[in-house]
Amino acid sequence: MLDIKYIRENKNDTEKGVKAKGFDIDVDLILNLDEQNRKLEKEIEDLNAERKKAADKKDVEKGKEIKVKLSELESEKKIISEKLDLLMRKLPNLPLAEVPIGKDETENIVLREAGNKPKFDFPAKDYMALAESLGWIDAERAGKAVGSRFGYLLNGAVRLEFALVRFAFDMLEKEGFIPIVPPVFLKPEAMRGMGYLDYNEDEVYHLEKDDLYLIGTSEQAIGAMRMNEIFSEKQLPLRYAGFSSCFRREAGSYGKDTKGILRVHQFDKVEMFSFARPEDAKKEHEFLLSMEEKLMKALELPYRVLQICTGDLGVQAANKYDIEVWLPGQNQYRETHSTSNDTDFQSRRLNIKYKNEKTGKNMYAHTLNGTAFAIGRMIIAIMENCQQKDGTIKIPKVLEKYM
RNA sequence: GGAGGGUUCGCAUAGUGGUCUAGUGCGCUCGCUUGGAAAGCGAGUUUGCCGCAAGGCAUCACAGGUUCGAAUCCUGUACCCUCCGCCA
Repeated sequence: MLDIKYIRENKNDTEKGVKAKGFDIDVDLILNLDEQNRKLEKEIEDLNAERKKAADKKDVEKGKEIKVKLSELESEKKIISEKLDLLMRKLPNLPLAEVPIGKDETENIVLREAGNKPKFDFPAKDYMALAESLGWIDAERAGKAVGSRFGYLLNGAVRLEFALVRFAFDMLEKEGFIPIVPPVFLKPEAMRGMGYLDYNEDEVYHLEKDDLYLIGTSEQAIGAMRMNEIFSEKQLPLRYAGFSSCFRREAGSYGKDTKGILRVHQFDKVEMFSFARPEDAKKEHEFLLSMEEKLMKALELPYRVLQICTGDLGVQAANKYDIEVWLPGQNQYRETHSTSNDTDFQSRRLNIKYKNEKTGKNMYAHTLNGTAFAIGRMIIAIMENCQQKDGTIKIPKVLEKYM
């Protein structure tokens, strides 16, 4: 949610930002509805004051008269404010000024490459070929039991998963992240508050009988955990490291990455999430990115960092960086990490504030998130980068003690 | 799944139609007092919106309804607790 006051005072910047993100929303209509809404609000407020006075004086006749007028105005206001609310909920977060303008993912910018791409004295295999001979992944039987875009992890892949999780938690706890395993279900208002329901709703699994949603990332459950709360300033930044299964319908990706476990409906992920003061949000975003790079460097995996352009930011993010790992078996980079600065977009919807000590006022906290490890893709990355001539995998040193 | 009880300003509570602009205790903040502290005394202490301000409006879980007037009465929903059933 954006601040309606900001929109009123910065109409041009709002329209520019919305357009840069590739959204088409009528800002004039929003301002028009807002004006009508405020006018009605004032009239209702004044009438309420009169009504109170009449009630104190036991003026039944006048009270009745006001009541009729009030109910008319109130039903009028209800229609207007519902329309306004609907439009406000469709507005995406605005990009930060420093984010490069671009229409889609083809215009993202490579900030740097890091690590050394492995050189093999044998033809590199892709992870599916390796997994088949090792017995690590069974996507075929998954098709039988659940359908496409699922996979069974077996044997070494399972040991690798738990090693990655434990390594990530050990490192993040040292940095002050609170470890957390959240519920994977969320109520509609929580999912809506995190900004995942008013846009591409089809991406989210919904359990109709219980009216609950399955999370696509623990970010959603961690943010919603603190809805309607007020932090004290010294609690911030408040950092969580969450582990959960993640569920995605992959509604818009028919035919894309259909083989293997690169793009599946269910995967496990360790996720970082921060609540921060507005003035610290950019710094916090860089910190989350540095954590991601630290994790990748520890595993000695080759990767590159992308600055995401405005058109690829998505709904919530004001700025975003992705990390793509090099996959020698496929001779290409693939996304493994993403970190977003969502500013006050989610906290406005979820009513998450902190008490500013200087002013004594309650201000919206800023929220940020970033991937620590998306396990499935990390398994793929390790398999392809650490493969040996005999088809076995040489586990990264830092993981040895966990396996 | 069944039966019952509950949700009030940080916490604990009072409040069964107008005197509630919600009382009291605890906690917290400030002041007086003191060499300093405690105690005592006094003042303050929900949140949000509108307004330069004075002030106004809303807010007693949430949403409706009854009434000139609702924390209070009615309906629905959510959540919590107790008991029964089921259960890793």
